[in-house]
Amino acid sequence: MRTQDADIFDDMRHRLITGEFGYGIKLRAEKLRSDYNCSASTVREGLFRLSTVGLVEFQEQRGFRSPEQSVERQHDLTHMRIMLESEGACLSIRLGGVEWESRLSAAHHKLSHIEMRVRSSGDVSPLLSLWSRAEQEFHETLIEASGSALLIRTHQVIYEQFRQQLVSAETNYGYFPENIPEHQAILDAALDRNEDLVRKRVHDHLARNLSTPLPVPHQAVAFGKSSLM
Amino acid sequence: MRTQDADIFDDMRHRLITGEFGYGIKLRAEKLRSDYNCSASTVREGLFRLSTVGLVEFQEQRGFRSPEQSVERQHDLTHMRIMLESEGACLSIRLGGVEWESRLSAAHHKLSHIEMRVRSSGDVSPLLSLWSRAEQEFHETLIEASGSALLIRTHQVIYEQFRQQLVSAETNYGYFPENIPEHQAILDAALDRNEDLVRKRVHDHLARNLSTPLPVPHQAVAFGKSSLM
DNA sequence: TTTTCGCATAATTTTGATATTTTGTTTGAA
DNA sequence: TTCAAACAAAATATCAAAATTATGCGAAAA
Repeated sequence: MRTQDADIFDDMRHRLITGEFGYGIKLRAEKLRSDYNCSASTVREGLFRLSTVGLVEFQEQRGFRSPEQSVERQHDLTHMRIMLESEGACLSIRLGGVEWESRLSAAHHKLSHIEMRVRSSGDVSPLLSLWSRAEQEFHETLIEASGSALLIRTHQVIYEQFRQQLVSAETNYGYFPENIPEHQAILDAALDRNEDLVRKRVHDHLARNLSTPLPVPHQAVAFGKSSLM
Repeated sequence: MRTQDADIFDDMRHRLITGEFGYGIKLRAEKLRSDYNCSASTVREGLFRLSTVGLVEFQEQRGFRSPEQSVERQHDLTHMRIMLESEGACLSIRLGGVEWESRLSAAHHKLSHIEMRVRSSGDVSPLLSLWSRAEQEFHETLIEASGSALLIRTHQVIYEQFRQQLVSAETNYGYFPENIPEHQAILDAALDRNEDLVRKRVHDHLARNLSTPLPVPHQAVAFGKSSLM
């Protein structure tokens, strides 16, 4: 049987990635206790494990909080993704066989299908969790054959923090219509085993997140100073 | 005042990096309890935090253990270092000002001084902790001005795991005489602001760890099967 | 008015005990 | 002898409460 702590970890991760808690919010073990019907120490352990992957921040004697939303952080996460995915994709091209190619094709096909549906409806939200999973799977498959467990693990951690940063209606949950041709372009370059081109296309695909500044949170622009200051 | 847990974290990290526990060894909270004169849960928390940075491995309901020593892991860690340090150094060259150059010079000077002393005595061990710290500081300063907190943090985590892997007399604790000209070459290229050359020299410096296989542990080759099997 | 100090309150850290799960050993049947 | 089930021992996971530490508020001093 699974440990309770693992379930708490998974559920809270989901809540964090979907932005349920908001940004820079204190996460009190005592408060969350009732959600899971367990003791505060068990929640605390789960929070520790989440801080492992950067989804919550831990400060000594000041407890846990969800990370702040900031342009700097978003850019930093984007740079890391560009580096990890470029490098990983090139290694996959060198080391991956035909099975990798077919897994990548499959992942792209699934993603592409969902993105077509989104395009015709013009709204991501109803398909958000499906699209999210498919996007993550495509990008993870891209670096899957790199042969580096550390690179894969590091990417996973960075990807989830990235996702956590831009989950909000203002950013359209990270979805852009331009994704469709861009994902296709990455796939083509990878199947062509053209390393330089893959690097460039991965960069171009992610670079959008370097130019678009985040929207200012609502409460801060409403009427002068925020009451939270 | 600091929390007890933070002290335990620091002390155990030191013991892990210096290889005091050995490789693939179970770390029982109950056993370590007496070392720190606290409760088992406090040790457990410290172990959780160490698993955060990859210095101990955690398996559900099977507790904690120090990582195994393996060629694959060593190579993987080396690849990560090459990627992170190359990228970080290039960004530092682009973004770092004259203060960065001087900090890098200073770090190299300190390191160089220690390495000279090691060369004349022919033995690292008496200066090991000094050399260790200086080497780490030089490599960290190299990427310090990259402007990416995540890159710096990730590098620190990888560097410590790397160090943990090769702490043993057989590998001479990661010390090689060739380090002296190599560190100098990296410094020169960085001060010349020659990105391609820095990339190449960082790579050459670390690539040694890709060709040298680890020594087979003693007990396993002594007389047939190990009694631990 | 502004700053500093002390106090009450709230939150975090630590503990030791209990419940649950894994691991090792023995026993009994094939 | 070999295998598997049952038992015993050890380790991990969870809990609730005590001890420690931070935080916010009001009063006194500057």
